Amino acid sequence: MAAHEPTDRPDLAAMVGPLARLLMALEEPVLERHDLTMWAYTVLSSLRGREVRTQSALAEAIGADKTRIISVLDHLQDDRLITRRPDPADRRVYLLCLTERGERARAAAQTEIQRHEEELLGQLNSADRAAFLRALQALAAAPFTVFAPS
Amino acid sequence: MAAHEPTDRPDLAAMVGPLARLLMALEEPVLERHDLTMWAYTVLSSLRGREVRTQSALAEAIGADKTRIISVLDHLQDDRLITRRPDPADRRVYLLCLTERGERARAAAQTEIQRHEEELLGQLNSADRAAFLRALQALAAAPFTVFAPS
DNA sequence: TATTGTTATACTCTATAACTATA
DNA sequence: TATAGTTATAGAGTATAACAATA
Repeated sequence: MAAHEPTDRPDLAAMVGPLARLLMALEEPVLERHDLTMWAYTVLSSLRGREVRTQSALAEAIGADKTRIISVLDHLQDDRLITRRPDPADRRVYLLCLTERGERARAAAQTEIQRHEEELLGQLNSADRAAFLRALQALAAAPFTVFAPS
Repeated sequence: MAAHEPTDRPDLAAMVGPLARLLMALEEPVLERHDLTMWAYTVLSSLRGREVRTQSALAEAIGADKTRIISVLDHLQDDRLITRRPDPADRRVYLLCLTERGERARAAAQTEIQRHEEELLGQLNSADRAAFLRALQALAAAPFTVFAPS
């Protein structure tokens, strides 16, 4: 049977890992100019267009520990980029929301980031580019579908 | 002009990053069964079919600090998976080579890793799959072409 | 003087455990 | 008793600086 023969390609991780590092290296100087850390930008992106009900839920959504984002939220709140409103129905939880100022900051950073990314994607012909983005969106969703926590 | 309008897609980093983490999480248990660390496997993969002349060159090739791989090489040598032969022409440098045993270990781990990866790629239709791999190989090479150190 | 490999050290990032306040 | 948020601490991973040997 020919199934599961070793294929003749580099491991996915050997390609995706370095690519991820490159993308982060491209983001870093942009975010620095916008006074945002990587985690802060990730939080802003995750809050785009929706309210999140607990910090734990937000942490899980972005693949972080709940203790790790606390100081991030503190700073974002100090900078008036997000609001942390206590839930009247359960005073243990915070309702997390982007401010208008926060959405502007997020959008400004994203525009610049995607400009760099477009430069990278420019290497690809338009068919491969479309297929790449389509495949990436499917695979990036995998952690939460294929390998959902039991 | 319509150039550089904000596109309507998630940031590449927001998709590639989590995907990289997923792939590493898939590799981890496999490598553990084969008594390999992630860095050890990366070294074996980098030495596949070629001799590398210095540890610094190897470190750079895999995006690691030269001090970081020393203990990795120590263990690989202890396990007889690689050889570190002093270069007769320059006694400061080590010639790094996979042993047969090392190549077998690498191949065995890779077969299993790619089996898991194939499962993931199974979500894609064959055209997208081919385009995805093609695009990934082009973009993963970018760090060393587009953004070469000056 | 520059480079290879090495060691020791310091630093950053992250996870763990323990606490409070609410439910 | 369980959960949300917080804090403090410990651990892993990583980079920096200094060293010996060789060129």
